[in-house]
Amino acid sequence: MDSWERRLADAGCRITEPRRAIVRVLKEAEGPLTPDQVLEQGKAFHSTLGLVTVYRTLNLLTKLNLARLVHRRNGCHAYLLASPGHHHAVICRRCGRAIEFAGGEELNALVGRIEEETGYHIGGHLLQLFGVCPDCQKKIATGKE
Amino acid sequence: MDSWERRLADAGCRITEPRRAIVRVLKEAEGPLTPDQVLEQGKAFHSTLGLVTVYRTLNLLTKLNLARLVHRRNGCHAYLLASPGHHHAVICRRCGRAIEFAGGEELNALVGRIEEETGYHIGGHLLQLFGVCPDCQKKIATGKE
DNA sequence: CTGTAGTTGAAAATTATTTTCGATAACTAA
DNA sequence: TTAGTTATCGAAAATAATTTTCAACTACAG
Repeated sequence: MDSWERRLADAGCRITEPRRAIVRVLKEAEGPLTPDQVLEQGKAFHSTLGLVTVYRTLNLLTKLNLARLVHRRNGCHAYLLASPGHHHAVICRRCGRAIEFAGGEELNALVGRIEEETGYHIGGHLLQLFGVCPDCQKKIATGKE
Repeated sequence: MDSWERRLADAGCRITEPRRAIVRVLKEAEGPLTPDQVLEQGKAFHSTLGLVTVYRTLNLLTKLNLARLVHRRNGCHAYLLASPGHHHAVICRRCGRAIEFAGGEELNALVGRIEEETGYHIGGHLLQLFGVCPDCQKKIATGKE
């Protein structure tokens, strides 16, 4: 049994065809996908898949830390399969490819400083980085594509 | 002339009553406000204010770096008057009050490490902290409110 | 003053997301 | 296996957020 299936089962949720299809789409994706994109690609694995189920499943996966929500410029959200232990994403502005990373000591230090500076007690954060992935850097340098 | 008026004028934009009202609302606010909230409070200063103008103005201010967009759980956005030089916000989960801060060395270090780890060339980031402000900490400790 | 853009606000359109509800299917316990 | 319970599904409708359209208006340059 796949690890995500165990997590779902442990949470008292069922392993259904639609959910399998959605997780499979996320697994094969290289970058964050919007619910619409998940629906389109998911139909290949479960032809009757509906948008509502996509929304519900993405929400569920996010709540269980199996997927991560990514904020976009235009206001619509995208989702990424979570890499265990890594909680933030770098996203390529050109091709959309994403990698997750851990906040690490630097982030702890930043949070500590801000707690001192502001007196706030900090309990959570939202961090996303945007840039250009190695592949796209090459393509830009060689003028290709 | 107020600094934001100069910025608008320099950008070739006009200083209008609706805009004055919206900036005034943001100035008097302690935390990020949604377009709806800006509209309600703004009507006190310009009774015919419309929601569309609020959206347009908040967008404009954000583009000119006079306001900052804050992402929320529920998907709807809120806006904060920008403190010059500070680009990120800590937001109180209890009362909504917000303070801006600078990323500083820690954030630079983090970005540097991720560039090395991933090979991405990082050009931008989204960072927000969530926590409890000093006031609310007291209220929680004394069991008040 | 006066002309001309930039700006406004109402209504309508669009887009994102959630709710409702009868039908279906996954797991549980016999 | 075989029910039976109950989570889950998907379509349609509802809601919420945001943008577009367009005729009227007004800030500001000349």
